[in-house]
Amino acid sequence: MLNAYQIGETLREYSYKMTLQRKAILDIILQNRDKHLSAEEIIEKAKKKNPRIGASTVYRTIRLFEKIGVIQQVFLNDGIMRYHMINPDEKREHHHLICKVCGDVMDVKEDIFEIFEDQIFRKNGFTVTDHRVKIYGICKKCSEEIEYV
Amino acid sequence: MLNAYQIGETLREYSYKMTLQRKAILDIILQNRDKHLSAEEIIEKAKKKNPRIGASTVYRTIRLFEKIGVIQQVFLNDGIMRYHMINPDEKREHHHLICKVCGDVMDVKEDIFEIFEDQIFRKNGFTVTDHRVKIYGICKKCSEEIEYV
DNA sequence: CATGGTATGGAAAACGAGTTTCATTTTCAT
DNA sequence: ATGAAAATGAAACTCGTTTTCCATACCATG
Repeated sequence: MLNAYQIGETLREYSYKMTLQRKAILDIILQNRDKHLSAEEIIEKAKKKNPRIGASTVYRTIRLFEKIGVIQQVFLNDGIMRYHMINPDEKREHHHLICKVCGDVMDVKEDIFEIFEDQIFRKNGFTVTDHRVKIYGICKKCSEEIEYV
Repeated sequence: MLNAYQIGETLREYSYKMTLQRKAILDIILQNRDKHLSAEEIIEKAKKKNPRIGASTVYRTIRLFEKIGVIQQVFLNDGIMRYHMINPDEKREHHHLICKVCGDVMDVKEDIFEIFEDQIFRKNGFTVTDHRVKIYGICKKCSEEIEYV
């Protein structure tokens, strides 16, 4: 997983400047590696660090970090784009467990579905290059809470 | 799979009226059972049938047909909602093969991923209720065309 | 250490898919 | 045929996101 220094280097490679605002947004992203923040959540956290940061700067920086491969979009089908740090070691998309109770999003690291690609090719003549899986249900924490009610 | 008559009956059950506009939109949906139309595409086709049909009516009718279980949303992660007829015989979501060359969307009927739900529960304590799978790649037609170039 | 050109920032306007409002028209049970 | 209720189309409005505008900051040069 990338660290702040490596991301600074990547910016410099592309001749983008490391500004205070970008640093603040980068810190937010790094401090929330395991989360799937929306632009609005990033703006809120950024304004806490520095009230002089504008929403357009946050959106621009999000797109910049997308372009240089630091973060990527995650669609959870609620009309809001979320963002997630890219792990350059992963060759393929990972998948998401989405809790219907608390809304928490967890990653499924292992690609448990890879073995089906051959089956899909044989049945449909469709050559698979990638797949994205969203698994809905109830997370551990929420199902424990439900038990004790 | 539902036919025009059954859908008309369903409308009547809920005391919704069958208007010319709703009939036109219904016909478009029935004539494109195998497609995954966006609202914009439905509006375009509806205007061809009857130029006096308004976009808001199409959006309203789409939501109406969703409510009474005629169509359902399909998210393809491009920010545009698409719609697909519901087959009442299917108990669970089916999945989608999306061709990266021609953009065509095909359904995967069999639920090939069901056996993994237990595995996800054991590993993550996450109780799966549903999952949506999007498989990207190159469809049969497109890969044949590529071969002959 | 000026100079000028490029990059950056924030505010506000624009965008676009989708929704709502409201005055008018259509439907359908009577 | 009639009138209450429902449906319609045009236009206004959301709301997340993007772009524009222009002033300011940066940085490699003369």
